[in-house]
Amino acid sequence: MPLDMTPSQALGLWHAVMLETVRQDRRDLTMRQFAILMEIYLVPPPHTVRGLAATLGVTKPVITRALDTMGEMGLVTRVRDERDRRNVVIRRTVDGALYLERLGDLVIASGRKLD
Amino acid sequence: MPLDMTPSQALGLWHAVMLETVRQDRRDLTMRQFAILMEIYLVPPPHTVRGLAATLGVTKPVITRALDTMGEMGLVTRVRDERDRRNVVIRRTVDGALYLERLGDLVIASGRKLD
DNA sequence: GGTCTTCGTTACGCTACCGTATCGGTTCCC
DNA sequence: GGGAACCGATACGGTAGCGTAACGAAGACC
Repeated sequence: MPLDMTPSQALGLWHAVMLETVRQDRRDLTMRQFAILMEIYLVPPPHTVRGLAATLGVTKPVITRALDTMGEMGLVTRVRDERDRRNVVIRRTVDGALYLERLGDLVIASGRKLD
Repeated sequence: MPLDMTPSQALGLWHAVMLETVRQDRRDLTMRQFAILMEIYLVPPPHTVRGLAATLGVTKPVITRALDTMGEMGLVTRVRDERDRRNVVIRRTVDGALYLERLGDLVIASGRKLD
């Protein structure tokens, strides 16, 4: 079921969510970090550094660094893949799920307030 | 006319737009810079450094720096206010308008592709 | 006219992210 | 078993944003 919007609604929605995100979060994530986080939580696992790098079109160190940062925030975890010990499997956390849930609520609330 | 979404739609939309934005933009804006840009283009002028800082809940140097960066990108311009020469009025540019128009298109297209 | 306030900007030291190149560890494959 | 390929992490120099503090310019006020 597609979601239809007018240009005004689309930009208004984006505006409202961005504004509130900036106002709330003292330490905001980078756009890239945000994209990585959503990829991890909205696309079925498993997720690897290499795979995320390819999906986002960035280099591997970008992913490693982002996972370091978000790991310290408790938003993701890394576990060595025992089947192929070269790989690292990125796993979700409860805090990360809550974080995204709040973001979803913010988007919904912003959409409801339009006009 | 409110825009109603399910949690899945909200996060899916955010995910798709973030992903595409990261993939396209080589030099991505900060979340704060993005919020500033949208505030300038979606809220009626005039816009000042002080006003934007208050709206976003950040310090004035943050605004100054963001305007420096976005000015170099051609997304905004600054003009001294002749009525009160202490103020600086932030003005829109054609390039900035096009930039936001493309973003709006991206949001709409992403919404249409959901599910 | 002299102070006091209000602007936006700049200075400074710090932190975080960037891209490139390389590394150690692991698997593959002959 | 040994070299090649692969994976993620690290090193390094550079750049950009951050917060705090201060600055110069311009208006306000008595």
